[in-house]
Amino acid sequence: MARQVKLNASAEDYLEAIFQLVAEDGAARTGEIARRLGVHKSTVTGALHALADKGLVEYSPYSASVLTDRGRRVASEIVRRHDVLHRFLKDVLLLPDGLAEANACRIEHGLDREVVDRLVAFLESVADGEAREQWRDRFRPGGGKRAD
Amino acid sequence: MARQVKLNASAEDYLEAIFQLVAEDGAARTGEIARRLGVHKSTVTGALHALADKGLVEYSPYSASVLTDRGRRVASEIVRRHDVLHRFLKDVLLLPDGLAEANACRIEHGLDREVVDRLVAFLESVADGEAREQWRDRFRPGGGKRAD
DNA sequence: CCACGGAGTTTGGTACACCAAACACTGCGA
DNA sequence: TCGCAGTGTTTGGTGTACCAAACTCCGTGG
Repeated sequence: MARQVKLNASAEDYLEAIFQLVAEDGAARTGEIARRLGVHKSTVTGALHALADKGLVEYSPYSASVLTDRGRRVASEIVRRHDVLHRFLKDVLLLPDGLAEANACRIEHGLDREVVDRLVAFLESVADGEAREQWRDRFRPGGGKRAD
Repeated sequence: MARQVKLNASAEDYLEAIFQLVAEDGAARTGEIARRLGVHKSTVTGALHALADKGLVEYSPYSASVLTDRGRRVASEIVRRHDVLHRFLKDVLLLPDGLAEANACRIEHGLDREVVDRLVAFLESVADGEAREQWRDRFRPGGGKRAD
C-alpha cells in the first residue's frame, strides 16, 4: 500500500486549503489560496509547483487548480486530522472555538495516525450523554480563566 | 510581568535540551546539546548565540553554557508543557511511551498556555481512581485498532 | 614547555518558506 | 478587435535552520 507521502507542514497547509476551496467553489484559484493562508500569491505559485511535482494537484498556469485522486485522498486525511483535533480541543477541553481552531492549526502536522485514531476513539467514548456530562461539571465550562 | 518572550520552535528545543543537561550534568556543553538534538555542533553554536542575545543563556566561547534566571523560568515552562502533553498521550490516550514522547516533541511548540492549563485540569480530573477506571475499560488498553 | 588531539567555532554553502516588484496572461467591454 | 484591469507568474532578495570543512582553543602527556 502506497505509504503516506510524507509532506512537510506547509505542503499540508496548501493541500488542506485547496481541498476546502475545491469543496466550496469547485476549484482553487491561486489568489484564493493565498488569501486563505495569509501568504503572498507568488508563494502559492511555488507551492503549487511542488505539489504538482509530487502528483497531488493538477496545476496549469493561469488556471484554477484541482486535486488529483491521490491528492484528494491525502488531503482528506489531513482534514480529518485537523477536524478531530479541533473537536477535541473544543468539545473535550472546552476551549473557545477560535482558540481551539488556532491551536489545531499549529499542532495538526505533528500527529501520527495512531494518535488521531486514539483521539477519535476518545471522542466517541464521550460523544453522547452520560460520560460527557459527567465531567463537564467536574471540569466546568466557563470557569477559571484570567486574561492577564 | 515580562510577557512570554515568544521563541520559535527550534529555540525552544535548544532551551529545553540545555535545561535538561544542566539538571543532569550541571552544565550544557555544545557537543552534548548537538548529540541530544541530533544536529551539528556548529548549528548549536549559532543557536547559543541567539539565545544569549535574548538573555536566556550564559554563553562564553569554549566553555559550557548555563541558563540565566530568565532562561530557567522560560525553560521550565517549556518542560512543563512537554511533560503535560506526554502524560496526556501516555496516560489518557494510552499510547506507548515512545510514541507519546515523539508526538509530544513534535506538537509541544504549538500549544497556547490556556490549552496546557486545560490539559492539566483534565489530567487532574482523571488522575485517580474512579473516573479513570471508568473509561479505561470503555476505551480499552490494547484493543480495538483496525489498521485499514 | 610544547605539541597534539578532542572540543568548539567560523565560514561558506544548501534548502526552504516567504515577500515585493516587475512582468505576462486573459477575458471582458468599448 | 483591441486594450485594460485583474489575476497569475517570475525574479531577486530576506531570514532561518541546517551541514561540512577549515580553523581555533586549550588541557594533558611526554
